[in-house]
Amino acid sequence: MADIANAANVSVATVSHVINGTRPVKESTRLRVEAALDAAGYRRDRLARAMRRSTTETVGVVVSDPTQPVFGQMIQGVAKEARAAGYAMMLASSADDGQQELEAIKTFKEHRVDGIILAEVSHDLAGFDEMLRPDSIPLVLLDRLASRRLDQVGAETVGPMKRIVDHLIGNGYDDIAIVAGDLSVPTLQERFEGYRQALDAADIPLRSDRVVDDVRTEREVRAAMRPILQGNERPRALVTSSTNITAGVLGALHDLDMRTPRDVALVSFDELPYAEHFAPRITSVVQPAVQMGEHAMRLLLRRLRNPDAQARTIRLKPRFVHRQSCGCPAGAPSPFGD
Amino acid sequence: MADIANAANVSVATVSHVINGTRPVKESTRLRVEAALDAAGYRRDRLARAMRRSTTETVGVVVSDPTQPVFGQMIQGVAKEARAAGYAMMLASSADDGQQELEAIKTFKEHRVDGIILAEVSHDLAGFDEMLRPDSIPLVLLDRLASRRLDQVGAETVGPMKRIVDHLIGNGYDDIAIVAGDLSVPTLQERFEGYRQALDAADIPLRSDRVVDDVRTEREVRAAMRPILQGNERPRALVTSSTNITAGVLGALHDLDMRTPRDVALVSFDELPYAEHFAPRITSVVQPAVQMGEHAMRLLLRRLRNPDAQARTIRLKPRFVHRQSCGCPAGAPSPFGD
DNA sequence: ATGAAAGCGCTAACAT
DNA sequence: ATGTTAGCGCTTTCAT
Repeated sequence: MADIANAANVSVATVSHVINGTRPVKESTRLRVEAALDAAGYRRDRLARAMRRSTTETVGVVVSDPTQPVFGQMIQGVAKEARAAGYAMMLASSADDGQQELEAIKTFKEHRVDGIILAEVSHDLAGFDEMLRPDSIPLVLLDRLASRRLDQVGAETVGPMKRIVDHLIGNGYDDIAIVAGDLSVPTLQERFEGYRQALDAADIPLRSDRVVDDVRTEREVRAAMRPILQGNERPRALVTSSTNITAGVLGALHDLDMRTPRDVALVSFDELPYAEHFAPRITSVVQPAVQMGEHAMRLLLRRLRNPDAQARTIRLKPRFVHRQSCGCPAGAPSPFGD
Repeated sequence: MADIANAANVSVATVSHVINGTRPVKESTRLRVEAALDAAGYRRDRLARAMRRSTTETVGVVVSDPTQPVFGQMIQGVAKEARAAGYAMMLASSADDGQQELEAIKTFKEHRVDGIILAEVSHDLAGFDEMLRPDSIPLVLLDRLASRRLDQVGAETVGPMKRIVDHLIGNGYDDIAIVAGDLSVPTLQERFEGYRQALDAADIPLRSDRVVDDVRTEREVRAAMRPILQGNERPRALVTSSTNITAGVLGALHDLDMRTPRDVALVSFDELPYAEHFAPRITSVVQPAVQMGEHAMRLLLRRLRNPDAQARTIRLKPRFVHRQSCGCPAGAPSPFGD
């Protein structure tokens, strides 16, 4: 920058002001400086700027597993809005491990990111409180939400889950099991809650042998489902609470040489990629993951501009995609009324 | 840091050296400094350090579409190795647009990343040469490779593609079409080359009406395939060059109410996620995307440590997953000899 | 309208 | 073994 100043016969201050438009500069000198800038192929140094301004225009994003399409979509959404606002994005993967998540946050802080988006907080919140202290960095939660007042964006869960169970009940199913996954995860807990409410509203008793919980991996789901699906006592319909769970159920069906909806109906919360093209064609609730990412970034920008804004929780509506696996007639009304 | 120095009755230099272990410090003072560090909850400022050291310990990664599982996997691999080496990762998405890609690179440079990984360079290389000037930043290409000498890691393409076509030929197919996509993309060109070589070796003439090229999107593939698949003149087998292409073909099959392998056999280069669980069960060549990401990061680290190292090109072997869509008997020998 | 200079938080060369 | 200090590249206050 000193070189530029020299070449244009001005001070570094003027060069800086030309670059940033931070104070009026006489047309002629501005042109001279711009020419020098061009000639030298000048590129600003964001580090040095950040040192002075103490804002890096960088956000940190931590996701639990970038391999899963839904996270890819969230990342995509964040990236898009970040770019639009001139922000760079740092990414870390936590492998759904609270320890790694905290470490990622610390690293981000060392790099002085302006804010952090946690796309799927580990639900084991040890050390989490510390991150939330007001003196701490702006934070937005994505997907897995906390109960306290925070900036966060997720998808509606209870209502949609209730409605797809309603949908099954309305189409004559009365023995519906839920493959709920790990109920200590808030999101999954909420989905279970929707299931419970639907049964409740229809006066169907909740049977504990129709709730498959405490299964965390696709493999565990697959193993757990086999005994449940064999024999005549099996449920007539299944709702699954996440992509991995659905995959596990499909594995079990395969193992038993069973078909959906012929042998058991199936509705999945979350969609498997390219679901359109494959059999079974699974009726699904689809989360608007890209938009969720966009909203998260916008929420963060808002907070950066106005640190004292009220914390906001955004819940986006998922889409209902009616396919064949629920075994309902094609003309059956959408449970989402759309 | 000045506060720490005060509290421990030493100079900032000593504090710095305790933190970095850059010079011997008397046990007792070290302990005193460490205590002060702890008490103050000191966190180093990587920006300031980067200013001095002129290395940020940050790498920039640009992918064309984080939404696609294969990129998620590469990102995962890079993230893992980066973390292990104490590097942070910046991510940008280029939407397969050369312009955006260049902009992402520029932004990364402004942030002074130590190196850049380009996970799928846009093949329109305008302005690309500029990025490659020796005075420029260390660069590693991922997936789409360049012909010149550069650090880059990809998967083998020609050989594996040749072998899966061999596999089809060996099992009695002699009319095999390739859905090759956009042949100006080097990777896709290579896959086509493998197809060509296989036909050549078997003395099967290459027919231009058996090469579907110049299709870029899933939708275009779907539309282009319909006329080809109708009627008795249709090919007996299809090889597809990428995930999106495979998806397009599946769409066309669906439109025509056709099945694979019953109506036409299919082998896909690249695998659709959760392919295990769905019908049709597509015989596929699977790229080790996570490892590719890991290797890319390691190559970059090597270059950073030794700027004068010879450029290295790494080609990883894909896996062959034999399923039903190729219509070959289950016991047919693996074309990859494994 | 422009310039001089301090300083952001560190590291490292040079002293002692 | 430890301390002093210049300076990384910029922004911005205070002068002129």
